[in-house]
Amino acid sequence: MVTLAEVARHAGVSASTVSYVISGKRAISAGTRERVRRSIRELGYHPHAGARALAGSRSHIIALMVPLRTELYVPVMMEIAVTVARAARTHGYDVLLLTGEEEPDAVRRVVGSNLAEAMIVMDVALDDRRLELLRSVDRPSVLVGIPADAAGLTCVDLDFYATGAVCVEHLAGLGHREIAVVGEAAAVYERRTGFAERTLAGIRERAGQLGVRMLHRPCEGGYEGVSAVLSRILDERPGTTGLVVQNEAAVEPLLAVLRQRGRAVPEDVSVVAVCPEEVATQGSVRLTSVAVPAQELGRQAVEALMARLAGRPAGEVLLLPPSLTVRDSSGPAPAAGV
Amino acid sequence: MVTLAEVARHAGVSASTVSYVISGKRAISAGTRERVRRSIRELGYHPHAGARALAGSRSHIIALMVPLRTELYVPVMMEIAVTVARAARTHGYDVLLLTGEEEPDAVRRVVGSNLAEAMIVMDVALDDRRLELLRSVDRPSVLVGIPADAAGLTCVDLDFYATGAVCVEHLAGLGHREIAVVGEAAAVYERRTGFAERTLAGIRERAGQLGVRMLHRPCEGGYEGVSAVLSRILDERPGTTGLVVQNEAAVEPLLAVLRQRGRAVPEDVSVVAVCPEEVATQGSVRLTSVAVPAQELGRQAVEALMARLAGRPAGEVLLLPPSLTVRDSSGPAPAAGV
DNA sequence: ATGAAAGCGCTAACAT
DNA sequence: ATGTTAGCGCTTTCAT
Repeated sequence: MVTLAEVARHAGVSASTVSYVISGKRAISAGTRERVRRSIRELGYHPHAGARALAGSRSHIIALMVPLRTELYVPVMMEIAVTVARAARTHGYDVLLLTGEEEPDAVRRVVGSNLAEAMIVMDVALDDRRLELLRSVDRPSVLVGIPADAAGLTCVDLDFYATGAVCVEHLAGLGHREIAVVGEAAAVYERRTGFAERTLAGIRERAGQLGVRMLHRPCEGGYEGVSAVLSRILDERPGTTGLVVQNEAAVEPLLAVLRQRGRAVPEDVSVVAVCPEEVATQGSVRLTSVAVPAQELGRQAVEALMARLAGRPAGEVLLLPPSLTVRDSSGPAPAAGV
Repeated sequence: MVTLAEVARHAGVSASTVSYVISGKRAISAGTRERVRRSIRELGYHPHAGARALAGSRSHIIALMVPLRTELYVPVMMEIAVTVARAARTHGYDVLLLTGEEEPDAVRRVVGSNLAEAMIVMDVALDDRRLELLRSVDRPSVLVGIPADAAGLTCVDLDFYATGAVCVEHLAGLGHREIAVVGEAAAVYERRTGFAERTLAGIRERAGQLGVRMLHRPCEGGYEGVSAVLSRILDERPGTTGLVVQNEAAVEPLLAVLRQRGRAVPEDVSVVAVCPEEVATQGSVRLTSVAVPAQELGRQAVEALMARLAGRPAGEVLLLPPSLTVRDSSGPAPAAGV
């Protein structure tokens, strides 16, 4: 293995000089710097990560905690994870993948062992059991998602409250007066996932303000679930002309079931989805939707974490504004009574 | 930070004793061991990862290279990745997440810096440009996927050749004499992805042996693509009664398009899919399918890697046997001429 | 602008 | 069965 000392010898300088050339922490004459850089290149030198972490007490690693229960919004999570890794690299950091289940122990372990300098936590519940620990461990962290009590925590998320509101505004603007929300699976609400509740709150509130009637029903993905939920909705509120869907796994079944029942989209019923762009654009109908900006979330999470590592205090909450794209699934409300 | 030395003092033993209690590399009297363990617990000691790596030249970290182009079979990749992380932990290893794009440099970096002891590479192409590097770097690696030339490499994968054969056998057994393969997107074949080609080869060969006519058409995901491909297939071979689908993103659209054309499944046409269980069971039709065993692949990849780290030589290729589950999408071929 | 040298916390010979 | 000790390769004072 090529060591710093070997590089130093090869370049005819001291070890500390090589170290400083690499870190840039003190002025080095142009000549020396070049000589050292050449030696590094020629010898194919890579600083020993462990030694670096030991001497400098910085591992250049951040931990990424991915959710316990996958299956749901997997593609979004994957995209965030990959983006985080990419973005971290641009700051000289590598990413350690922690899976949900080990949970509190995993945090203690990577922190206690100085393996990770900081961490990004995905899939945060409103009353997440990890919060206390995160607040206590004296290592910067950034949550993707917003818990009920975000005091002392740095968070990044799509503004789901505004997202809900925007969906209602769009439908109301098209003349819809009765809408229904085909929600996430019941389990998602049970574990008090912030984004689901916030979206719903945004919808409910704006609906109230705009005089739009609204009904919410949780919904499992898959055809049977969607079919059942849609039946209930149309039974209770036959006048429903606008649908908001958040559950990715319900989007395609929903369209199929509507088709099957002879309900034309968007002539009879308009659909607005909250989902990744691919789902909105690659389905059987190009959906009017608010995109979940996975990449932007990943990037912002890393930026926020780097700021924390650089000394910026915790507590910031960054909400990305939603952006609704009109496509083919929404249109004017059908004339009443028709 | 709590150090080994502090634990040693607290337990009234020497540093090396503590180290050996932890590593189990030499016999320690039960009494001493217990005392040390208690001290470790009471002080909340965690060995410093960097120091451990430096002194022991083992980082207890493996690298996981995830694919460059995601989007495709994302859920499978995610499941493998998470399983790898989980399985690695049971061996005392953490997982470093490397994204495709940095590629050869990333390998050199984590190897050169002794950050990772070994690596798992996903999404391997038949003529992958990473292979040469992997063979040269003198660090164990395991590929998930099988390149054209696997000499000197350890690989794990579903036996896609057998998978293709099994699909044909199933259809042939039901009396189907003319089948078509709705394949992966053209890009997948262009980059010479092993699993796609192998599946096709398996289908083609067994079809030949069993006297089944077969036609293959690459297919993009989404409705338009599927619709176009299906038209071409039925134009060219109106007698087609069996369909094999490998592209996850084509499965649901395919069923919708068939429905739309009035082709009943499985009465008029049987469908066999190669996809994750969730896709097979949660769609509009419960599909007869060969599951891609993501978790098993992740686990086996880790086991193979641990074996390599323990000294087992490279070169093994582990093919998981396919298992076809009959569900509602396949049935007897319709009587000819009807 | 550069060098010398003292650790960082641990492992693994080498003792006994 | 346990203790002593010499590094592992780097960062960072402290010197000059």
